[in-house]
Amino acid sequence: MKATFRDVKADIMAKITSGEWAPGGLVPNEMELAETYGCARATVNRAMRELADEGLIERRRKAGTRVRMAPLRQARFSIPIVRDEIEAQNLTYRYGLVSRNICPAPNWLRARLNLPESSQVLHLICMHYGDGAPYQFEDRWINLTVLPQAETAAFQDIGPNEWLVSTVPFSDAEISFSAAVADENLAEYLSCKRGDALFTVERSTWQEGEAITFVRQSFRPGHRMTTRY
Amino acid sequence: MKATFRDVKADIMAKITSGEWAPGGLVPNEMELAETYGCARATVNRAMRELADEGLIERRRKAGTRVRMAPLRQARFSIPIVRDEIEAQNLTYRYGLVSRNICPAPNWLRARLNLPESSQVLHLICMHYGDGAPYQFEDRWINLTVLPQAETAAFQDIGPNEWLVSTVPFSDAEISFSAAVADENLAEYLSCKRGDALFTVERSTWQEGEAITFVRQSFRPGHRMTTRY
DNA sequence: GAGTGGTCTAGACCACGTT
DNA sequence: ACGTGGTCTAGACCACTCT
Repeated sequence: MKATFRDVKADIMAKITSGEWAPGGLVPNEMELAETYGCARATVNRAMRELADEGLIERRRKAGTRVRMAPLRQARFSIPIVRDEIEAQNLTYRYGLVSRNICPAPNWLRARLNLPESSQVLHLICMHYGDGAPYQFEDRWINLTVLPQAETAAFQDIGPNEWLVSTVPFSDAEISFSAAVADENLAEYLSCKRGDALFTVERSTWQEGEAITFVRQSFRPGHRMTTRY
Repeated sequence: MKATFRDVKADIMAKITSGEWAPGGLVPNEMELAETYGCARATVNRAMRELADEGLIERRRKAGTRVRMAPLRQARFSIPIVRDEIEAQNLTYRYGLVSRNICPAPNWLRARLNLPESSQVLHLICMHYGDGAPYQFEDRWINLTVLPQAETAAFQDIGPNEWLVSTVPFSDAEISFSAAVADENLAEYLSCKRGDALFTVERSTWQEGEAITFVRQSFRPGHRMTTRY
């Protein structure tokens, strides 16, 4: 009889998926539901809040709660460090630094990260291997104005990804997935053919409005990013 | 003085990002924090629960709460219906059915969806256009054993995506992103060159263990999927 | 066994947005 | 103006898991 918020959530979810509560339809208010399930309003509230968060229902003060017309589905991807991703597949991880140099930020990067004109950046090119085979090509730019200590890091044995995670604990980010054709350079590093399609991730990272880093990661052909939802 | 759960959450987040609370470090327990912020334990609990949900901290009964070593970052992508995605860019949406036929499920599909041997499926090929330009090529397979009503739907004017959403309100899904090379067929439908790299989404959908549908969506060259987190 | 987070309650007040 | 969800409280009991 005494329902937990999980019970309430599951039951309401069932009513929606079975069609008993039609899309667009109004759902009883929290007080009524609390009576129905024999629990406190706060319990109903938590269940409903999570359902709203998951995109199944839409809540508005005074207007009440409605079943979403087209349930807004969303998937969550964890953004792993390359090393963890590789080791999770039971492959031996190896990291290699290809090049490292300091230069003024090129215009396209300044535009992308909204950097001032005189910005100096650290440009790194690295490779990540799984069991000796090329896994990911990493093209990384780090803003030295905000992170001058990056200049002293060698990045010989540890990738910039891991270094940044332990140095800049948290930040805002924009991530974008796309597909790109392997040019001669990429094909060589990834041991693939020119013209292969490469899954590509680009990420820009900020800390309190200050641009930290931009990275383009090109994965070996056939790479997939998968999740359930 | 009286802190809301948002205040608490923001403050704790700041303590983590500033490094005041180091990765791996133990966080005060809920009672102490409640006293610190002058609020009820439930308020602290909600703040901490959300932070845990977002992957910044790790909580275990009796062991207490710790700042995550490598903050487990995760991004959320909404999975829109193609029509909405196109219209959100202020383009005029157009849908076209290329082909539609019923056949026994091919072996690769049976393996992927775990279908029994005699399964009949509806195979649809459709195009989605934005302002008249090809936007997405859709290769869709629907399990007729579970959804026999799909046989009577014409799919002339409405895409299978939208039809499914309104027919099967909710389901489990596995989604996977990758890159593919445009073959002659794809190049023709998407008005692009053979060899172009196409961002590709594959999705398998189940309803209570029963396979509903599999779809492969190939986007026009240059397509990006972007989110902030 | 004991300390921690996980959850529920009954009540209260507030914020928002529809009417 | 008023009904709805949003949030907070003070207290309670429970479930897990570390020692």
